[in-house]
Amino acid sequence: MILERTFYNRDVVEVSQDLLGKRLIHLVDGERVGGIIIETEAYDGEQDQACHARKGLTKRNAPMYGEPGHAYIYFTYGMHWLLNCVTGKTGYPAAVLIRTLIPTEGIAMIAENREGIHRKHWCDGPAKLTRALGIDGEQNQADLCNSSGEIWIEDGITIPTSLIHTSPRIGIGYAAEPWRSIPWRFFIRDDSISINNLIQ
DNA sequence: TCTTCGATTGTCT
DNA sequence: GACAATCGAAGAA
Repeated sequence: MILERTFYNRDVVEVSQDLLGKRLIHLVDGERVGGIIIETEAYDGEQDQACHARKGLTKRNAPMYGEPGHAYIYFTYGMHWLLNCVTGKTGYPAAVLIRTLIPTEGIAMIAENREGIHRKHWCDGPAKLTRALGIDGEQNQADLCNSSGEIWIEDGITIPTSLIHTSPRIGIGYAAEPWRSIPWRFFIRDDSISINNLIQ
């Protein structure tokens, strides 16, 4: 079941937590490539000093101001693509950064895209997973709620609340408080045996 | 036009 | 733990 737009049209922090355990799928030549999301971060509006929208609407962050349920994919450090899901009502800039997932489908293609890298590190970073799944600027602004699209998020596994951890967001040391320390990173320890059992 | 720097990663010490 | 890679967006001039 592909997540509907109503799922995304909510507070970004709630969506960020609820995306844990969901399944991200990229259709490549008709083949499903993806996995279970186990780490996310929430970026909430122009007041959030760690959010790309902190200085208002720009050409790059425009997708964040658009309709919820679309992809916001941007290029950074001259080489990395990062995937976000736009949330909240149209016109309000908020999005969830997908940071880590456990590969479950299209393993052969992922292995090829991450050749030479140990399996444990195929998708354990926001730029690593886009590389692994073959996601780049081509999918920017794609509608994640379109059943005939090439990228979407669907139901996955149920995550016990007790397994969800939080921390400040990564790589935003430039942001002023309270934004730098607010615990809007949500994750499940990938060494959790429980999780591996749930996937099988 | 010029300068700065990043929601990172991989490699080397 | 430190740091280079690599380039386009954003802001200043």
